[in-house]
Amino acid sequence: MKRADALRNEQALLAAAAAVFVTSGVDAPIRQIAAEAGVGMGTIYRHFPTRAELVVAVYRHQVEACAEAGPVLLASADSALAALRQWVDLFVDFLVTKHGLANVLQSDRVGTSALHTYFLDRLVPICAQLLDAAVSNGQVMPDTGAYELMRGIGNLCAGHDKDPRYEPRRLVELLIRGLERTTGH
Amino acid sequence: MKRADALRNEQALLAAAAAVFVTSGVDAPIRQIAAEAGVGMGTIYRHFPTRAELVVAVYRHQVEACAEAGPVLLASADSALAALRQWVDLFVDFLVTKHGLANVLQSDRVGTSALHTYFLDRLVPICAQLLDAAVSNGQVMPDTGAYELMRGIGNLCAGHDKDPRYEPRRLVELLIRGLERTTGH
DNA sequence: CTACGATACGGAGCATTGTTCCGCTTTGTC
DNA sequence: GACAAAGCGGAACAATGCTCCGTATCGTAG
Repeated sequence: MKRADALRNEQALLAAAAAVFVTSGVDAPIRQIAAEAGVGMGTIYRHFPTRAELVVAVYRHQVEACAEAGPVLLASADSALAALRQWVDLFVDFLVTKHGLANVLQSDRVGTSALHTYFLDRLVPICAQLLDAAVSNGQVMPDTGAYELMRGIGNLCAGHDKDPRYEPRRLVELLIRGLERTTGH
Repeated sequence: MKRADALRNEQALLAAAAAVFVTSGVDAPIRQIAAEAGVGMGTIYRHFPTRAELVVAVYRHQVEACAEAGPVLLASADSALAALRQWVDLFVDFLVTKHGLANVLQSDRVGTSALHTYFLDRLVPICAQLLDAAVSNGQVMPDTGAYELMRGIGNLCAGHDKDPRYEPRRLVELLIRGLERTTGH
């Protein structure tokens, strides 16, 4: 059984982290999150040994929602390609509204591999499902993997803040267009 | 007139930085570069006040080469689109062979804005030239800016190390395909 | 060749941030 | 109420960026 204070602190930490992430991004100093939650740093590390685990805990619901939207869109959209587009849009929304989240999708940063792993493990199969459907009915070329596509989208969404000249959505749309099997040509 | 020791140190620093960048990436600790060059840290900061300036100095030649290749390719390639493709390939080569270089193209990192500015100021016009040519002869849709395209390519090349499942080149090719004006459809 | 002013150098020192560790406090139970 | 286990807090250490100033070196004028 878990102690009451431990539970309280865990909730406080999640709330504090969510708040701090909004204003300072997911790379905010641990001290800042601890201060916001009114706990010591040891407490943060006990509950969330790595930054990745904290981030995952904070955004778990939204990742789940995104994952669950996959099959729904596939059933409701006009075509598999349309479903893929709508789902990617959802994913991009998620990434661009969380400051700096997209950056951690890049695998080279140490200590974030758990995050990388969680997000991708959860979402790549969904993406693959949509992609496969679009390939099956001939709307999309078959030579791109879901993992690569997700990573690409994540990368395109990285570092878009503070630069109105760079709009990730346009490039993601370009990427999807590149996926399409062109009828002419 | 510049003092002889200052000149010597500048050369030593450039050589040291180039060497360290290869093994530790462009984010290598300043101390490491100073040690490799056999100088103090003050000396590094005097010659290159920001990391960006050091990186620029180290890669200036290669950026120049890439920039100068633009018009040449445009003149020699079969079509404007082919020239754009070849040039982008050159750019991608440049990015993926320099550990972590692609990451600094992202504008959110503080202190690297000078780098961002230099690389982009130099290369965006070249890219625009190729892009415009391809638009003019109807091979490419006219609604994508050179700046956005360059940033997108840079982002796609970020964080590719250590993950054989992620091959930036394939995605960049997808992006270019997305640019194409499809004859059918 | 020497002396001198300007220029450049080195690295100690401060600030920030990540991470660990251990003495102290709180909690649940008997 | 006492006790052991679980949890807590923050001091302390390490890595790194960056600044600052006493000292060393350089170029030159006499």
